[in-house]
Amino acid sequence: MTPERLSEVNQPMTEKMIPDIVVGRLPLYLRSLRQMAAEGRQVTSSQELGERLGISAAQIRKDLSQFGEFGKQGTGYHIKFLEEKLQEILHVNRDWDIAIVGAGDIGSAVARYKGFSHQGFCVAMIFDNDPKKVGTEVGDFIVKDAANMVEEIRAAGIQVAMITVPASEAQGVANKLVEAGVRAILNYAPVNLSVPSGVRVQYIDPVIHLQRMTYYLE
Amino acid sequence: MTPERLSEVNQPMTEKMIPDIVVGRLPLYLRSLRQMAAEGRQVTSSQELGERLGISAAQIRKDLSQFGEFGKQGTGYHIKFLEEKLQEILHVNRDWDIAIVGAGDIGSAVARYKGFSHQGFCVAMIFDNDPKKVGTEVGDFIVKDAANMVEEIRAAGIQVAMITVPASEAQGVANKLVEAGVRAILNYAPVNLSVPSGVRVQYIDPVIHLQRMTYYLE
DNA sequence: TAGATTGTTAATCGATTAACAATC
DNA sequence: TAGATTGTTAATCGATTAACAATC
Repeated sequence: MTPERLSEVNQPMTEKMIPDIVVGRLPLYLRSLRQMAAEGRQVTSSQELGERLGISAAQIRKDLSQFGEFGKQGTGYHIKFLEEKLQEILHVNRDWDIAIVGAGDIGSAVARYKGFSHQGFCVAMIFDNDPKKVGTEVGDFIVKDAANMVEEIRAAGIQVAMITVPASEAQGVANKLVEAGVRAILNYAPVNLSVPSGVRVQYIDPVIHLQRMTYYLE
Repeated sequence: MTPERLSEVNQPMTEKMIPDIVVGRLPLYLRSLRQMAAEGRQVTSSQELGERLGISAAQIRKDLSQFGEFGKQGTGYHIKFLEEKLQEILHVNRDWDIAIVGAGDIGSAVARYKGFSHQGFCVAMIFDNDPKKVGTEVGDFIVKDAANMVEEIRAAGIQVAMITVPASEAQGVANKLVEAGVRAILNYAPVNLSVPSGVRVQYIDPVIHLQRMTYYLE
């Protein structure tokens, strides 16, 4: 084994593997910190944050400690500072352009949604394959023809997309998005998508959420 | 201790406590079974179901075994039969009326969504507090005045609601819904809600889902 | 200083997986 | 029968919690 090879092997892993379940809680911490900042607060504690979110203080400290030391003993966490650190960790200290595919009710509502700004996202374009919709206005956008989707998304370097088409078309759209270089898909269609490893998918399906609750009703 | 009291204590728990994480997977199983049925399939296995969902076959069998024995050795599961059983377990072998609060873009899109029927849900009414919206049409509904929300929801016996108002108003709406007898809330507003125990809340916030994915992007 | 709260370790708890007898 | 797949048990794995020294 050459010295070079050896040193490669001995190199510490560039990033410690963080459990997905921990990553999943960080956006909730970030959102609560934003709310506190909006209330004019300067400092918080793992206990207070935990109470707001229904999460134990120990878990919050453990989660944060995976990424560094952000607090002060006896004092807690400086809200603005922790907010910035979480933004860096989640890579939302920049804006990600988003392509929306499907200009129906849901797609249009999301395209007009004001909640993305200052959260790391910016809707950049919306597509549909219905000739009656292509060219029409949706919020600040003109609906583009889905036929040119792959080239346009690739040319714009867009890596984040939302699928708001009927279930039957969702997998086909996902395939095109992957082809176009998209690596994160938020899927509003009620189907599981199959994508290559390296591409992330998250699902929003109100029926699934509702059925999780009716189990507890009579 | 009286005999009555004793027998109460000795009574077996009417229902074995099922972990919430297991309940959360059942709607996914149900959705996949529906898709298979729509493809004309009769029978499936824990292995096939697992492959579709990215869940291990062992876990699916374990989850289902919490509720009974629904399969046959050597054969697998009869799709229609298991579908019906899951519907019973999740209490979606009936339709739950839903009240939507907030007739903005998201609320209107959800009110027009066709995906609830035959899944256990039926949108019954939509409210807003904006005089310009009250009385207007949204899908098949006339927007009702939020001022009468508590009485109308209570009178209709509605137990399931969706919140699609701005974040600043969501907690206030939640309080009213609880007052009206609602026990399951799907919240589209980007805030954590505080509700009495016995009331279930699920959250849909695209920003949270997106931030869970950007962590893995560069 | 006294009080508060962090970051971290070890203990606990719970969820997932592997394996296999039962049996269709 | 031989092959397949269930339901279930025990083993493994991972996540949460409790506790506390460090220290602001």
